[in-house]
Amino acid sequence: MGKLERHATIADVAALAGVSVGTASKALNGRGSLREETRMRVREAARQLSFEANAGARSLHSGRTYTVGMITTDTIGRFSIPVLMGAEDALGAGEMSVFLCDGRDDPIREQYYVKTLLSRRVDGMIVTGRRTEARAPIGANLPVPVVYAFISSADPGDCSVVPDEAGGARKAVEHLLAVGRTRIAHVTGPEHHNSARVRAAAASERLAEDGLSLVAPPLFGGWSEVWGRQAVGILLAGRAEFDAVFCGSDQIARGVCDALRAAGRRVPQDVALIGFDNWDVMTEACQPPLTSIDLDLEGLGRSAAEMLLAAINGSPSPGRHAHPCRLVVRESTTVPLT
Amino acid sequence: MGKLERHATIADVAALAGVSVGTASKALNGRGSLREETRMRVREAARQLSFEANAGARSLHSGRTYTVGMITTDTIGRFSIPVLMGAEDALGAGEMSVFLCDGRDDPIREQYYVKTLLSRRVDGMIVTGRRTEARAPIGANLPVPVVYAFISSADPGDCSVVPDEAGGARKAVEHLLAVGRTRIAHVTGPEHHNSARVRAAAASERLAEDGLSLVAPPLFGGWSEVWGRQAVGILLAGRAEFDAVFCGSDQIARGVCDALRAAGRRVPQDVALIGFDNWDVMTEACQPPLTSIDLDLEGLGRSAAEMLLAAINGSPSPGRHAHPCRLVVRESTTVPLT
DNA sequence: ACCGTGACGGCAATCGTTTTCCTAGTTTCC
DNA sequence: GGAAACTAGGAAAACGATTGCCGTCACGGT
Repeated sequence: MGKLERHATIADVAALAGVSVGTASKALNGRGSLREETRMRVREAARQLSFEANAGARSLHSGRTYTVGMITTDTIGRFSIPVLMGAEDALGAGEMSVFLCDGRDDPIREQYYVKTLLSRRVDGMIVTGRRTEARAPIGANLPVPVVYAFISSADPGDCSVVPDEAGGARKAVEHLLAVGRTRIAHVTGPEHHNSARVRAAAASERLAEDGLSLVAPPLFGGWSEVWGRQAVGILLAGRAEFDAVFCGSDQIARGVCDALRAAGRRVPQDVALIGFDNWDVMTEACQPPLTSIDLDLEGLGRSAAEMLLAAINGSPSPGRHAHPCRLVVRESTTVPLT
Repeated sequence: MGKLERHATIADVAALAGVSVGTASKALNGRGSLREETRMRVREAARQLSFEANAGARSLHSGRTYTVGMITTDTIGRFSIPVLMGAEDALGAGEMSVFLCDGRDDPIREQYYVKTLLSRRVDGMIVTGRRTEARAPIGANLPVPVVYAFISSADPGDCSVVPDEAGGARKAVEHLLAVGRTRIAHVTGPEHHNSARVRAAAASERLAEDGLSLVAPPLFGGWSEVWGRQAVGILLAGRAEFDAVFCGSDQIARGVCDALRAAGRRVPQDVALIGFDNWDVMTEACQPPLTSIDLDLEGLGRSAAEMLLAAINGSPSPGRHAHPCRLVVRESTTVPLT
């Protein structure tokens, strides 16, 4: 029970099977030429001692550790998680293990992690974070490939996989146009936030292609429900009529939705509403359920991991790769048929 | 730039410094007796080659890898994240790196991870998951210590750190009593869910100690806002008067809050409202901000990591350890002074 | 001059595996 | 019957770092 048995070594296995260590190794790895009977005897011995080859010793020889490091530069949050999970999944399928490092917005800590990972001889690294903005590369001249996921590296030669936020915003606008809305307002996060600016610009641009424009300049604020509710006050006080609101996040949309209902405007009959992020907690609790843009973060993480694996195997994909977003339609933009 | 330099070995350093590898090692680790000048020369060579000792080779010798595995048995979610982060933080401070493994509710996958981690010779493992229920041990007779965090092991001899949900529920009730409410209703998650049962039972028990009881049997349903809204319908349709609702989660509380307002009941004047989990997204967006019980998951993770470190160093803490919850008071239970 | 004593560093074993090379046997074939 | 050709498995050299043990100086005391 509490007894913690020592780890068996291949020497133990060899002794039990009555062969040399070299032979034991060959038997277990299917190398060399051995009698089938010997092979079985070694396997049986290994099973009996529940032998697992020491990965460290093995990689000492092979030069590969089948290990990668994942660093989040700022604290791990709602956005980094799916990215990490997608990457972990894709890497696990490739028999690679993942070191998790939470940088917590501290450059010192970050550099410490890079050093540690290098000393552990990871085969590669994935860097992610909480916002899509470009950031300084995590190190120069690193001896292993690095892929940036969700965030991107300021060095255009580095490999970054980022969500196609502009494309997502365009899809949102296109959907509103498709359901017959033309007087569209935009409520989003703080203007200093890259995502807010990119999404707002793409929305305006897409409208312009149809000879339209937002009914009012984008309302920049915070990413919260509270701001969404406040923004509705501003919109209603303004003299511009609107029949749709495109929100920079689902939380904002949720706030907008509640405030519109409180003000007697029906969603979607009077005002169609679309969010961004497709966060189930918000889209499902919203009344009515919220149409939104899904960044497919898990797919993005998976894709980043695949690029890393390719780079490790000698085929890097330098540059910035945009990962497409997906429109998910729910009742907040579609008038019920009844 | 793209040039990936090979990793320098201690032999390279020794050669550049003009000493033997043994001497180089001693110089870098402060062992042996060397002239200060030699030491400096070696250090300089190491710096120049940006040498980092190969952790795998080193642990081959020391028998320790300074590495632990973290396995989530079900998918990583809102509850496991803070636990993982707390643990990662505590372990990082102890110079240990963390392998992340997402079991995704698949026992096969889980066993595969255990095998992998053992082959990587982790010094210990932390097992976590999405629900607090006890689960079958992840393995019998493992050669390294294991600590269960948030979830617990069915084997009482294993070390588990779990939130004191019953204590949290008692604190919630005590707070409601303290603000003068006595006719308390309880709306919570599905009855088959361990947390729902434990919290409901503890609430009833605490009331009984004051000779009180819930105004109606606990309403078991789901963990969602939608259920919270429905539950208010049920409560209002029943003939029992109530001046407070203790909810099994913040999402439920949020739903209850919205529905109460829609029905013309004021929070907290007519009905005091308290949630569970202290999830900022919900507590802040709620109108008014929600009083809640914080499980202190990050602290729990940290504590689990510390127990693991202790166990690795030979002082295990077998058994089930309850981690205290914390009451966080906001406006949903405190009538404004004005 | 000789011996004892530190101070400094080199040598080699060790950790656990893989892999190359090599040596006995055993066949096979002329 | 003897050489060539296999076959099965052992011995030992890596891989990168640490560490205990020794050898070699220089120096001082008698």
